[in-house]
Amino acid sequence: MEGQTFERVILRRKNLRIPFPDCFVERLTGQQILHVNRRAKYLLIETLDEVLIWHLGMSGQVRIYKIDEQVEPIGKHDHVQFDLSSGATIVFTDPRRFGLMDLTKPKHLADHRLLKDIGPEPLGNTFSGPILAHRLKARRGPIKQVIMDGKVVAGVGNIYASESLYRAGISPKRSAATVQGGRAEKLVNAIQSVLGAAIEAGGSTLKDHRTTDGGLGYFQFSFAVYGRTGQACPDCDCDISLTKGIRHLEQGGRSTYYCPRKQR
DNA sequence: CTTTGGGCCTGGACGC
DNA sequence: TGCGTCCAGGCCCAAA
Repeated sequence: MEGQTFERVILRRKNLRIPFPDCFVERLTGQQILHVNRRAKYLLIETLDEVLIWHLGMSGQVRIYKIDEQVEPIGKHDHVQFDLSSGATIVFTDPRRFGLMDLTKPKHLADHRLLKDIGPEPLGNTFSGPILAHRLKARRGPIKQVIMDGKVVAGVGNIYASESLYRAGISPKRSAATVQGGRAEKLVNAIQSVLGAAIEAGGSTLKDHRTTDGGLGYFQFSFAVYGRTGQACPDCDCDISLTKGIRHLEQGGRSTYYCPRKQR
């Protein structure tokens, strides 16, 4: 995408999760793409004068049509289209509209309200056991909810929170402040290995997961605990008659799955 | 400052 | 078959 210009920008509605900014089309049209980056779950498309901040939400799909490739008829949930100078077309489809797009000036990017308080990238070199431990020290809430707080660490959503705690052997109910030392170290390793495996597998959440060329996603990433209430935990030969296997509970209105025997 | 709960939104699963 | 109801997700934001 780098080097290409937004030749035409088509908006088919005025908002997704939040309204599109005023003059969205005008501000982007004619801008040349300099860099494409990611921060937390935000895709950042930087041009000379603007940065497009783009979140796919949970049901958002990006479809990239190559030069001369036939663009499919406009669907009900096709909300935005970008025609690039190369002849490629990008279509953003988002049935649930939990996605969002915003624009900011490059020099204001770091101060943008959606980005300014985001914690360290879990796969970057600013994330480690001691750093996580420090961030958890004053937090009384359950560790599951606290690691889903983007200010603590970026981009650990509901499913990967459960999976990470499982790998780390930490109970989701444990007070976050008590996740220190070796436990924090273990949790960092778990988050990194879970995210790494999920990325390698090409994502894992929705069943209609798609690649940008429209192909079906492939889900090699299988959940150890998520959605597996009552099943035996794959790691410890859980005696289901004693532990009832994987358990489900609700924390902050979100589902949590864990093995009470392996996770303490 | 932290924590909690509401809100956004649709499709799919479910029961009648 | 066609309704109504519930649930799932990310994550911001107002209120406590």
